[in-house]
Amino acid sequence: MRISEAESQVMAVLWASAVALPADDIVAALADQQDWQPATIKTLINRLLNKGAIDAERDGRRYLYRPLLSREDWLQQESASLLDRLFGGRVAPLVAHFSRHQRLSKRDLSELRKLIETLDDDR
Amino acid sequence: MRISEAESQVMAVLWASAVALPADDIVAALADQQDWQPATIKTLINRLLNKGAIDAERDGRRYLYRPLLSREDWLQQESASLLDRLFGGRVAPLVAHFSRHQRLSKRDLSELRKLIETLDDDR
DNA sequence: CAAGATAATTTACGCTTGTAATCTGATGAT
DNA sequence: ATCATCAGATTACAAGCGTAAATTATCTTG
Repeated sequence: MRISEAESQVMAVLWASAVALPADDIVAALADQQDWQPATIKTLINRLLNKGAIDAERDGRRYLYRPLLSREDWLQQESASLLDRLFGGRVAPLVAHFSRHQRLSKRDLSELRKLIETLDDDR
Repeated sequence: MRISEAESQVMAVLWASAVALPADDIVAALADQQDWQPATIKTLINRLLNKGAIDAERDGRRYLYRPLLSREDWLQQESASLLDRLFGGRVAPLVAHFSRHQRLSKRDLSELRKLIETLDDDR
């Protein structure tokens, strides 16, 4: 299931919410990020429904929307696709690339060091 | 400059070659990867020309094509975009994600350890 | 119950992409 | 000089996407 860039903004709102949301709340949540007409967001919601990425539950006159596709699964699809297409599926070259381009902060460095230690212990 | 998925296959052939290539060589190089008609590849070449991603130099009856956009720059655009959109621009969470999903091989692990040591020394 | 408000569904439209076929212009052979 | 060949340029066409307006269905209120 392929989610477009614009659609993913709508998913983001849903993922951030513990409960199912009405369209209005989605519109409100996106108001400061995106400069979209409410109609645009309705379109995106409908496309996501057709793709089966979200679910609608009737609530009186309106619907409450809830993600079916999990954020983690989506992250997984997107990032694995990039990893495979651009870095032969290997993480180290990816990190090396970011390192060459100054995208590795001190904070990243220390977190990575910690992560790697943990993994060492495990195996 | 945005390169589409199909277009990037053509770029890959050009990036892999030290010298500028005629369309026929690109077609030949893609023959086993992709099941594309030569006409399709001609279209992609033209779109890349229009986007300014490649350059054509006349050679008698035909042209020799050469990348203008470097592979490194393209990698940079693509991966920085993913990093920013999905991981708040931070590398450590990206790696943690791959780790959770078993995309970190032993080899990655040891390369990462080495890379991090090197960086420690530098700063 | 009729009218107005409101939420959802349908339709719209131009651009990009994947995938080609067709047309045109240059080159080589007769 | 003419014609066939072949590379490149133009055109095609459906699907997906960003962006939204128009239409329809559904409550609410008088």
